[in-house]
Amino acid sequence: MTNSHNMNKSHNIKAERRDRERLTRKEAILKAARKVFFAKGFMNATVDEIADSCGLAKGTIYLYFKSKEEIYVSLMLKGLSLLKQEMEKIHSLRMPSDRLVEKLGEIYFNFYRKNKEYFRIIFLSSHPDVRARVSHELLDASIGVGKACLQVVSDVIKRGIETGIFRKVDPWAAATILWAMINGTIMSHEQDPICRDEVIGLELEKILKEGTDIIVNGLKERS
Amino acid sequence: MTNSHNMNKSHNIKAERRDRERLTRKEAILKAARKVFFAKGFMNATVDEIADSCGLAKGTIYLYFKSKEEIYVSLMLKGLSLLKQEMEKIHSLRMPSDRLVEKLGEIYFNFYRKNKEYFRIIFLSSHPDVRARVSHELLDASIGVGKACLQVVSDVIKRGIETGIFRKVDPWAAATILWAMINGTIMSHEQDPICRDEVIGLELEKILKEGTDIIVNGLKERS
Amino acid sequence: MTNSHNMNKSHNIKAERRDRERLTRKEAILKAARKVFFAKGFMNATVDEIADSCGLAKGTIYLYFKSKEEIYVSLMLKGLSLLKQEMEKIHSLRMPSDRLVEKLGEIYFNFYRKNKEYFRIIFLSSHPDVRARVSHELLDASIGVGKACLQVVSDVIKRGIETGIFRKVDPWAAATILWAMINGTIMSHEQDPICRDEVIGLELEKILKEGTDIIVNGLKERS
Amino acid sequence: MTNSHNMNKSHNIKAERRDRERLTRKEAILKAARKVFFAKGFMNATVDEIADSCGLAKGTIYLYFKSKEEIYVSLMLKGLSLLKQEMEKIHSLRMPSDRLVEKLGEIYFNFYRKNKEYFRIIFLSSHPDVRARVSHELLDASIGVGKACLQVVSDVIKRGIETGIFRKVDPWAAATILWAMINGTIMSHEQDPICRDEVIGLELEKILKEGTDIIVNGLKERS
DNA sequence: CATGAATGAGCGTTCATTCAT
DNA sequence: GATGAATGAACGCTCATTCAT
Repeated sequence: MTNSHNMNKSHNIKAERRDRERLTRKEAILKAARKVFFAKGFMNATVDEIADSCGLAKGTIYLYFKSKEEIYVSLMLKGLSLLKQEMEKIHSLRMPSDRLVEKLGEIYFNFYRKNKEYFRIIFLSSHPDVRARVSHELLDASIGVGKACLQVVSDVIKRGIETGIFRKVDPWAAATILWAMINGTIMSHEQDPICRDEVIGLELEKILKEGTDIIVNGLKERS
Repeated sequence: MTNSHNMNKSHNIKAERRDRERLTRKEAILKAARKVFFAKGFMNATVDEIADSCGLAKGTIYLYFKSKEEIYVSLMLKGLSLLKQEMEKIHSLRMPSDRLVEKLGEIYFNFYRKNKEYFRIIFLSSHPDVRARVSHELLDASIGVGKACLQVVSDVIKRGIETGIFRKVDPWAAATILWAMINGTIMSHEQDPICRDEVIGLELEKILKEGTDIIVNGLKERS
Repeated sequence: MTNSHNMNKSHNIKAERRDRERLTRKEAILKAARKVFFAKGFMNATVDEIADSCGLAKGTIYLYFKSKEEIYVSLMLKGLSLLKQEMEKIHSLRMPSDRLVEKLGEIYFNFYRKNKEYFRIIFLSSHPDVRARVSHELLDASIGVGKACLQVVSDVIKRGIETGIFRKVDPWAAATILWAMINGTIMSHEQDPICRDEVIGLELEKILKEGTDIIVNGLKERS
Repeated sequence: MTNSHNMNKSHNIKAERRDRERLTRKEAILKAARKVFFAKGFMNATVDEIADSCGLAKGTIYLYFKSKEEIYVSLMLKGLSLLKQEMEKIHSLRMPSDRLVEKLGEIYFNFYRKNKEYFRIIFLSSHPDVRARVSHELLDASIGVGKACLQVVSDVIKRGIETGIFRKVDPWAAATILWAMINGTIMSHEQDPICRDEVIGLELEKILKEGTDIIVNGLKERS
């Protein structure tokens, strides 16, 4: 065993460790950022607060993220990735497609309930002012994950068409519509949940169930 | 005829005129604000620019609006009121309810096409960061108009249920769902229209038509 | 006399007053800036300190000057303008040209003695890093005044050539050389006055006198 | 032969080698710094860039230099030493003193042409802001080299006085003046070379020649 | 009512320097 | 000796809002 071999080895170990620590640190920052952004909103949150919240100096934050916006979108990316993961579990289920679509709605709702913080972030991070200050890689990544989510929905619908459960609609269009309905419903609920519940007298879950039901029904062939 | 009578009279006239002028001025500011907000977005627009754009001093703006956010939400209110007006035209149409729902979708889409500026405003102004800095009256007013729009949809669906065209669903829930689908679709299109068109290969109008169709279909009784 | 006439009049008065106050305020800022810049140097001075030093808020400073650099160069411009003024007094003197050149040296030295603060500023403000952040107008103005100073020297030398006191040299080149000698001498003295006086055993005034004398002598025709 | 003897010996060898390596490393840093400082200027250059540019870690730089300013002044010292070396070649020339003075001007100009990078550094590093952050030893060293340069000029002039070519002036003062003229001319040319050439219509070399000529002429006895 | 100069807290960001490894 | 992650004070600058005129 030569010296250089030793050094390479130790270098690899070091590099590995460094990378691991870097990732851990990034995670820690994102965790703190999530808390701050949710408590204060994007506009009112400050990088100072995020730094304080994870016990780091402000300058350190900028070693890991280029800007406040980049933190925000990274957070969205993480949230969306989690959602994607949850959604992809659908592939392992053996059910008729109409049940699967309903299941997707349930997955989305459960995810929303457990990760409410992410939602406001997901909605605002598509704002041009935010996107303008984010690197292309990050932007592309976030678009990619968004597409992947829609793909899951689209696949389920496609399968439904193939098995004759659904009419011959464009699966992408139908997926977009279902996705839009769910997003729109949650968003409108986020805007004014008290008012919604008061006026409508229905909670979000029931409305989403109803909405999924209507769309599933609407996708079926009139007999 | 007493002096005070005269004064009262003149006071009334004056007060009326003052109110009228106040309203005109507010309109002028909103017109300028719309231009500036649309060109620059909410975050990058400055009150200075709005003031310049309508030939007033910055301080004067604050005589008519409490804050930048209040201007923004007022603008949304105006947009939403216009939409409400358009939607209420549905009442004068004599068609079966399923056609009416489709018509509502068309009205919405046409309004969107002619008033794209308002939409971005409508979407952002529902963000908590913005709403937090707006007076209750204005907030209530905007919620009121929102409700009125939804009411129109709800009425149409209700009538559809009564005439046996639609299943016995909760009309408010169904209205919310339709509304959410349309809003969500437009919003996702606004976020990344190029990507959407590329990936999905369908333009907004077709998707909205398809979406309305699916929901209308879904509202109907399985036979 | 019409109403509009009155308004025009009052507008003029207002505008005049505003302009006058604006100028006064600018002067006040420059006065404070001079003190701060001299005490701390350009690099270590902060706009905050300048603001404190003249009892204004930091933001106010930026209403009058675009940047720290612009303040600095404005200060230089003022200093150079004062010097120009002093130098132009030479025109009213009736003396032979060789005496006038010596007189110019004296004027420069006296100005330096009374306005030492300006000199460091004049020297550093020609640094590219500083100039890069200054508006073209200001830069042009400062170049213009610099040229005007040199013009005075050049005129005196030209006259000396015409009256046969000096050889037929290029007056601009000679002026540049005289100017460079004086500037270079003062600058080297500024760098390390103690060392200079110790090592050389001569004070600045004597050296400048000697320098002017040598150059005047050198401009004369060998006989 | 004792063990301690061995150790001393090896210690000496080690120490020598260490010193040699230390010097080499310092040189490498200065080489990289020169490139960075010239490309970006003192203010905009960062220690990070210097470190990257010579393949060292930022912290390592601080093992060799106390501060960014110390690097800068070390660089100036190196430049000035080169100039000194060039100037001292004058001693081996057999020419009348007036020719020698002209020769010194030529040497200076040629050095400037080949080492423009150093000049900006030399000029800025004489600024109090920079000098304030530099150790006494380094400052003294730089003053020493500066003095040595001036000594060469002074010697030449002294010899000219002794041989009757020049008048009985103070040789140090005359040297300072010549030096100042050359420095001042180059500096003013560096500041705004385009403007200079346009306005004056003469290039630097001609002006420097003329300047040296005037001063040489001025040092001579009127006959 | 209208003005616009002044405010000043707060912003995102930088980078020379330190220090644990 | 070498590293480079972490620091954190300080930076220049912005702009919604106020208030004396």
